[in-house]
Amino acid sequence: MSQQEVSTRSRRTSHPKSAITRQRILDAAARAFSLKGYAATTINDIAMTAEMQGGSIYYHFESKDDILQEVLDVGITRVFSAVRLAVGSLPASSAFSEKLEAAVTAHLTMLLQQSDYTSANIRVFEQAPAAVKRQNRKLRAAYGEYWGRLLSEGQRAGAIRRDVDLMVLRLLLLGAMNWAATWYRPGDLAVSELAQNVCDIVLNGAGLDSNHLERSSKGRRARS
Amino acid sequence: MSQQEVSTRSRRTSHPKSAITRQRILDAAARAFSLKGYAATTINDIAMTAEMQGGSIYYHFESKDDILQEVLDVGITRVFSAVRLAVGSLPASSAFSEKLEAAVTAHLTMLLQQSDYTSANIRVFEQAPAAVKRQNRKLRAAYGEYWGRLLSEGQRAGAIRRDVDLMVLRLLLLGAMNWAATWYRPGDLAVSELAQNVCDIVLNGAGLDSNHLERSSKGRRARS
DNA sequence: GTCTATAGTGGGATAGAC
DNA sequence: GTCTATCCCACTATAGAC
Repeated sequence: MSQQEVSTRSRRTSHPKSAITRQRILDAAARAFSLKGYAATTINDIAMTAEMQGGSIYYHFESKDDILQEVLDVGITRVFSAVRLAVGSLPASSAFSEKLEAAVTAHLTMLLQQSDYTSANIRVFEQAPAAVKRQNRKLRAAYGEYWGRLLSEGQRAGAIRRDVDLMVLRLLLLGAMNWAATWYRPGDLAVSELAQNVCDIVLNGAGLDSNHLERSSKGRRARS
Repeated sequence: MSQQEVSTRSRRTSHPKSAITRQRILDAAARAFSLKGYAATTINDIAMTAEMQGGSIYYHFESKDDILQEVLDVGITRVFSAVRLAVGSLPASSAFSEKLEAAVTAHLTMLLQQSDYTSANIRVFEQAPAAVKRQNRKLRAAYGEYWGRLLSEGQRAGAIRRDVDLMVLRLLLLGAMNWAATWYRPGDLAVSELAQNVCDIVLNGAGLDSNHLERSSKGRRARS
């Protein structure tokens, strides 16, 4: 199913000329939010990068919150599309491990090197006003559900142990990835390598095989 | 070794009476920062919770940044102490998996339910002014190195595969845990259960044992 | 040590010329 | 559609009484 771009759902996109300027503003905002956080970014910061005066912004957007809303929404839309595309491009018969690696690589690529919108989303979502968060949360939920289905398929296909809580697995995986926005600096390590490492650890574990034997013993020996 | 509390290293702790008020202010600030973020928290918010007027804060602290600095620093000091204590309380001969679970449980406990300081740290560190971050980063580095040593010991003891990149493992683990500050709500799932799940996945992997066979084959079969 | 009052400022948003 | 000028408010921080 062709997912329609969220794109410009604003009040005033009639004129094609202003659409370009709008984009410049959003690009500038996404970058600035991602680098400095929401509150620390001023309208004038955005305007300067977009090569205009502060007041001019308000021809295109109603408020700073409005800009934030759109940046955050595009941020999720972009990762979501990239991940769906990466996974969808694989042969349907592919092993789960390959699908997972494709998804993880796509997510990390958008977050860490391709999309200021996505990294802005991950970095400033928590700082956003309640109303803005509320709307963005819908997109986040849909994206989260996509991951849920991916993992669930993997489990049904026998690639994930039946006793693993998929909710926890998903949050652990997305958490590990998203936190990379905090520490990753290009040059440390290629994104694709990071993705491989993450998938390896999550699927195979960092421990030796012998550890597996202990795992189903729920009742730990009481500390005497 | 008894690690001395960082406690009050401020200019004006001579009088025992004001030390209590200072604490009230810090507690209020930690909670507010953790809930609303740094910029969105006003001096008056803090003052109200601490049951005083905004202006009075400045008898105890030089600036808002000053309060933030102390909150952030205490935040790391607290998790660090808790984790060190939890691991240190185990018999030295304990299995690595037990040490890991103790450490993970302690970290998550402080972050998710015991310390507003720790959760404030994780949530607002990125929003802090450069100077504040710079100082706090020293504590974070020491804490990170502690985890590095813990994992490194585990690897030397044979509990972690030799081909696992410990740097990545550490960041994945701390990332997964810290991100929980974003989604965890008490009642969803007990912290200790979450900790067990995380350790299980990270050590044993979410996949089936058969996956292990594939893992050292770097050259994936080319998709035909 | 805490209060009230206020100085000072930064920055979001609007008005109106061009 | 962009500019300049400015309004206006929120908030940090200070001053001085008590």
